[in-house]
Amino acid sequence: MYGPRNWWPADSDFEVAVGAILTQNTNWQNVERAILNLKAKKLLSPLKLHKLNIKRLARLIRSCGYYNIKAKRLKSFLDFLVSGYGGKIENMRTMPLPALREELLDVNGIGPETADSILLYAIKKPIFVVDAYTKRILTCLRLSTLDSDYSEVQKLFMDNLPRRVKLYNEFHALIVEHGKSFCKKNPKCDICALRPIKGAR
DNA sequence: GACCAGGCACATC
DNA sequence: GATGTGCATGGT
Repeated sequence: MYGPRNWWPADSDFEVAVGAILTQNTNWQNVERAILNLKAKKLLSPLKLHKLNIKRLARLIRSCGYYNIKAKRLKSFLDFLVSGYGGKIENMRTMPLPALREELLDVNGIGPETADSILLYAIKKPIFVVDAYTKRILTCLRLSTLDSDYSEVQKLFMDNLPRRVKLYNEFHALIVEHGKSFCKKNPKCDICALRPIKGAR
């Protein structure tokens, strides 16, 4: 119905990681403006962003909301990337998935969804990304409940689908597309009508 | 003017 | 361990 999504919309793996942090609880359009700002100033590189003053970074990403907190989170990630991996996403690929995931989760501002988005879409590791749309759709389909947590939902996918990067990439992208265009405000669905997305855990 | 968007950390009980 | 709250913009 939707066709291949060709995710993640970005020019580089580093841009994927930046986008993953900036899009936390935020409309993608607003994130795009922020990323365009960084590109226009030729600052969208690990070393340049790492050196950038945090106040200036916050101003540049203003459009995506929560800009003070996101500037700080971006900085935490950049510290991690530069000090641990020489500022290169590529250097993370040799790490085993579980250990790398733990490292990412230890970075302030990176939770399960952001970590998994970076792992799948930037580092190309076979991990399933769970987001608010995923939880809502599974709840609609009565495949999970509103109170199921992140790892439970993730396990449901990973125990039932072959662990392939390409498949997980497309699957999650399609869930987001479906969530945006159909599931949202579907008046026939009592789950959607209840708008559980905010409170979903 | 209200509601919403591809979360997360932290405070409090 | 569970629940509540702050963070903030731009579109509908």
